[in-house]
Amino acid sequence: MFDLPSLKIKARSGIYATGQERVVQILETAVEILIQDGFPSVTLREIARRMDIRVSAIHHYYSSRDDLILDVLSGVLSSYEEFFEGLRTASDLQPEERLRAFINAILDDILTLKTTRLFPELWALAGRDENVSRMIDAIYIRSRVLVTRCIAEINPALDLRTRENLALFLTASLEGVTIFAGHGKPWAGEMPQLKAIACDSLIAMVCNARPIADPDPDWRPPTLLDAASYVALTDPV
Amino acid sequence: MFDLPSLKIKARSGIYATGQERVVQILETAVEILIQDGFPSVTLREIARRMDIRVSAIHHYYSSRDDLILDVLSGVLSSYEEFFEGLRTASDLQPEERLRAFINAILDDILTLKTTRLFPELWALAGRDENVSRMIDAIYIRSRVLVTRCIAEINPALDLRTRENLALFLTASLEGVTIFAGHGKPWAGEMPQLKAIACDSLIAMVCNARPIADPDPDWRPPTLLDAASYVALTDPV
DNA sequence: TTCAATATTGGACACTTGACCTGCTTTCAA
DNA sequence: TTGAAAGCAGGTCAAGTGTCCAATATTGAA
Repeated sequence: MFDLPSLKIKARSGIYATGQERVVQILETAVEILIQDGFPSVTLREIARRMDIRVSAIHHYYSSRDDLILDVLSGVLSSYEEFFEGLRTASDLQPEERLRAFINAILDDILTLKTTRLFPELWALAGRDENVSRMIDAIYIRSRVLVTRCIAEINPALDLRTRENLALFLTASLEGVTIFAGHGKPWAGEMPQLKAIACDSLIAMVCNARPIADPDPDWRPPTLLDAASYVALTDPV
Repeated sequence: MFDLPSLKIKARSGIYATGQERVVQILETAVEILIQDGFPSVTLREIARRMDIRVSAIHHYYSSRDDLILDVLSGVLSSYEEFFEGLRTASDLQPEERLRAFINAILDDILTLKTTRLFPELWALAGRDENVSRMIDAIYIRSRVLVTRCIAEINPALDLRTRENLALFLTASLEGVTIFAGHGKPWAGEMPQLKAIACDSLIAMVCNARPIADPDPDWRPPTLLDAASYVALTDPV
């Protein structure tokens, strides 16, 4: 009924085993509420209610709600980081087929309840919170690493800026499908057809793209992150 | 600094002029808060604070907060309905150029603060509220009327289902750009390039699409609306 | 001008939320 | 086994919320 979120939990220092488990339980419960009922419902009391513990127990691990929420977001986004990392490494395919696999994987992921509910919440939150904006920026940069490389291999004539813009539009196109064909949305049943359309049109877009006439050698992809963080995300391992 | 939202206000019965104005002020203030600070900040007290009136004054017009919110959403979405209607009627262009104009208009609109803030909030809300889902479904159906007609004219060989799926993916692609290149987002500066990419790739998609082998004659576009409401939205006037 | 309909105030109510604090209980290394 | 650290219960607090109501002020047609 409800696919349990696989969170990546940040390590804590010198703690009893029971405490370690509690933190995991707290975060997982928070994500569960977030997915089922949205951000406003993620209150300390609702978490405590579902876990059948007292609010002060949560407060023992997180001195403020904001700290907790930050940990929740970080845990959620880390799990997607792993998802993208898995996509990137597990492909010995040709560039075009690799891109096709990426598109299909993203659109499959969009069909899950978790992604359908979570990302619109994050997009909305990003409009009001600079930290969330940066976290989302980071995760999407990670997701585009594979795409930009495929584009460079498929169409080597392209300049950096065109490559990056194509990757961005490709990613944006897929994310937009969440709104209409995500889990439980009216068009979810058409996802097989949409996948085919997305693959065909987006790969054709990459193949037929032409470099801009006078590329600016100083152009760099725009980001909310500082240069060092950006490089760390895009650097080949 | 802040583009004032043009709301379409529902008519009320037998009321003083001051009351008519108040309702407009209340709704406009609510939208202002919604855009600036997000949904959770739209409280009766925050509206009253900004208008320098008492909470009970608002309560005189809306017996519950839910009623008010519903009117806010309805007003906001009506304004977009007018936007789409204007796009549809004011174009004596060839189908391909009409589609190009649509894509550019949507991406221009995405650059506004209003749309960048509002729609992610609506998408998030749709995940938790069936009524909002239906309202959004309705407004996007309106927005696709023009697109589906252009597609039918550009590529007459296509069956209904392929046409509708193409229109959906095209719209989804554009909406997805909001997340990355909306007002104040990192890629907003690349919008001219993204517009060119979107136009080229999406129009090529429509031109090169091929009908499915064995179309189901009973297939109808999926929607949350009942049949009558759907027809009313798509029927040519 | 009159006066009933309408608009608005000011306050009260019950409820929720995050934060915090004191004291009891459990854990687990020394 | 012991005791300090960690976990947790129970309750309090101020600040916030939507709702409601009685009293007052304003409007505008008759």
